[in-house]
Amino acid sequence: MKIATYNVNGVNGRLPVLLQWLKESAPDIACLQELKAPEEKFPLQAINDAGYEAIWHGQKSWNGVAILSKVGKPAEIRRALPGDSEDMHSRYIEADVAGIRIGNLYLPNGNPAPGPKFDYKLAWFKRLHAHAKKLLAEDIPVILLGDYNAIPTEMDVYKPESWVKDALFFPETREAYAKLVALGWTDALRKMHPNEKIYTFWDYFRQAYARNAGLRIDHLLLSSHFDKKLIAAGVDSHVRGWEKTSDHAPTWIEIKPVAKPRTS
DNA sequence: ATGCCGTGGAAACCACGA
Repeated sequence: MKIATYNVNGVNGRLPVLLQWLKESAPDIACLQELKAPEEKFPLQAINDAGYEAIWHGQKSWNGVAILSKVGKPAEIRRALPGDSEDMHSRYIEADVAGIRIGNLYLPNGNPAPGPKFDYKLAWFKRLHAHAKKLLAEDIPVILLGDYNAIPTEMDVYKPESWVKDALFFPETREAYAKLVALGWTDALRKMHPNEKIYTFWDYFRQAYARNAGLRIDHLLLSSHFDKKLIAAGVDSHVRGWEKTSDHAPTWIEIKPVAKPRTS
């Protein structure tokens, strides 16, 4: 079973690229971020025609997350990260799909840092940490994936020194990510490729993709239930080279099937 | 050193992204 995360940077503007990638890569479950579309403008028909069912949490202009599946319609658990009822950004959606709890997230960027936007990022990280802890305590197979807007280590950025003052690489951000993983999650891409340069994002300008000036900021975190089930992990980086493409590339894992929980 | 590009929405610029 293949599970992917892809920050599309506008689901309608990106539709041809998204459909081409779905056809070519054929993930069983695809989690999207940055829909940049209100609830009613989600291109459900085109996604259905591509063979996927979907649930989504849209918002006018910004943010927005969706879970696509061709292994049964996602059964929605929640569409907001607990901990702040005032937070109106559509940045989280969680569902059960094929016996797996899927938490799809779009963590705030946080720039400029320091400042109120960075405070919001750290507060969001804190809420994610608390929720991630609860999910692990449930002892069910969970994958927390998405655009974390966090560069975990120096290994995950083409030129660390030019990012030290950026919210994606601030010490607080790295620490928050490390603390989250330390709860008991496995960073799937790093686990499968411990010594490789792996990037999931390249800026649109300065020919970043051509220079391979990238960042690894899209992550798939796995609960221990997948320790012996993870087969492969990778980035469809060639998609970043397509016309009218997102600045992120689809990032995926391949796992052995999970036994569906007994229905009582 | 820098949104230099890109998207969406409102209004021919601005907010936002990483």
